Amino acid sequence: MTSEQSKSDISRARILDAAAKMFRQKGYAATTLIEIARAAGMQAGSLYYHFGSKDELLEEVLDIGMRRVHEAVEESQERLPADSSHRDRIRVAVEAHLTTLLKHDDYTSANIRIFGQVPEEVQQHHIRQRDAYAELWRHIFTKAQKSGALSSDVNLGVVRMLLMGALNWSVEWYRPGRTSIQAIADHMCLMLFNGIGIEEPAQSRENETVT
Amino acid sequence: MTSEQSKSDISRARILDAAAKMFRQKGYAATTLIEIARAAGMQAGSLYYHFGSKDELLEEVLDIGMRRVHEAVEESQERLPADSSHRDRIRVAVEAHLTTLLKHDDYTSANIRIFGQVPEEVQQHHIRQRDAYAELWRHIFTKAQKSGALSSDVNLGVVRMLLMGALNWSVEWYRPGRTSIQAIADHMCLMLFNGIGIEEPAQSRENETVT
DNA sequence: GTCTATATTCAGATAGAC
DNA sequence: GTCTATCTGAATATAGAC
Repeated sequence: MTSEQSKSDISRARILDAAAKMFRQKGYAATTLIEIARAAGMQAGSLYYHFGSKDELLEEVLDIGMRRVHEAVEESQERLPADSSHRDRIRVAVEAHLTTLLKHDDYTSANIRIFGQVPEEVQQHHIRQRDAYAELWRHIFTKAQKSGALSSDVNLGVVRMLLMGALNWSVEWYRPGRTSIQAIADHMCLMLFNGIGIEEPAQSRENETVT
Repeated sequence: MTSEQSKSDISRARILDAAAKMFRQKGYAATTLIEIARAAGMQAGSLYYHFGSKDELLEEVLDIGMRRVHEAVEESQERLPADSSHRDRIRVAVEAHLTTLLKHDDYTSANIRIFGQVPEEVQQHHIRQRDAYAELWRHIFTKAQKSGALSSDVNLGVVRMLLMGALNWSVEWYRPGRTSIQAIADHMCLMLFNGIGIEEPAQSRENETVT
């Protein structure tokens, strides 16, 4: 077991990269092994030296994607000074999740995008892994609420799902260049902590626009 | 042209209902015409009396889904008293979008779920329709910001996409019975307008939980 | 309008040469 | 390890009977 990459390892990685990219783009069922093989620079039959089936390839892509975002968020917490505020803990978690999703990670974005439409049997195999990731977030939020940094009146489960949705949906619209990932994270945290509403004076003046 | 439903109309509707339901569940490519036909109570070949191709069936499902949510949000605005506050305008729009998505509408949720993975050519045919819906929301938010109901410091485009993401993602996790649709909408509006953060006193007391 | 039967195409998977 | 060749099953789509 050296740290060298065998020829097999390299091909395997190329196949996985190609698969993640295409699964993310077109979904699982619509992606053919022929396309994946071509993108990886080989013939379709050759894939079977590395993977037993299309499903097996899918499962590994899903696994890598979830592992990466889990690790990224976990590390964001560990890197933080022990006396950091709960807001900061949530902030860096949001940044880590979003950055993994949008920056050079076809695996995580493939997972997010296609999981709900993957064969049920495959989903079953990954439920525990997804639960573990949800638990990581639940932990961060619960601590924050218990210590008084988040309102005690809210259903934290709903808040968490709405937050994850806002972040995850970015794979559907984000394109590099326009808005920065940091700006998206900032807006998300602003909404989460402070909201963007302004006290409206008495009764609103219906449709009039005020300059 | 009577208001009667011909036998053809009824079959057509049954096929569309079945297709919307299955596209939503399994995605487009993974759903076969054989399954759709069976769910609609007929043989696969019979579908071609009503639709020219699988793509054509898909396009109609997508179209109906987007039309329904668009109309629902539009009507939510029209039903409102003319002097309603901007917060109320946004609130009912959120409720209308979410209710359409989660309550008995496989068409809208199918659209939301699968659009990004549908053949590119099909996507092209629906871009204008989607833009029109985005424009409806843009209008609501811009009015609110101009009249001072929303902070002028935020990028409204980012806020809108985060909001839509939070709402749309609910199709991935919402199950009837647990949390009510109204509660989800309420949490969303609370986050949007006020946030759920509490001022933390001075420096946070690291990991200690406060009861 | 819907059926049965089938033409056609193509994907996933396997076998054996190199 | 990857190739070529091919088996097998399945899905879209068509044709013609009823």
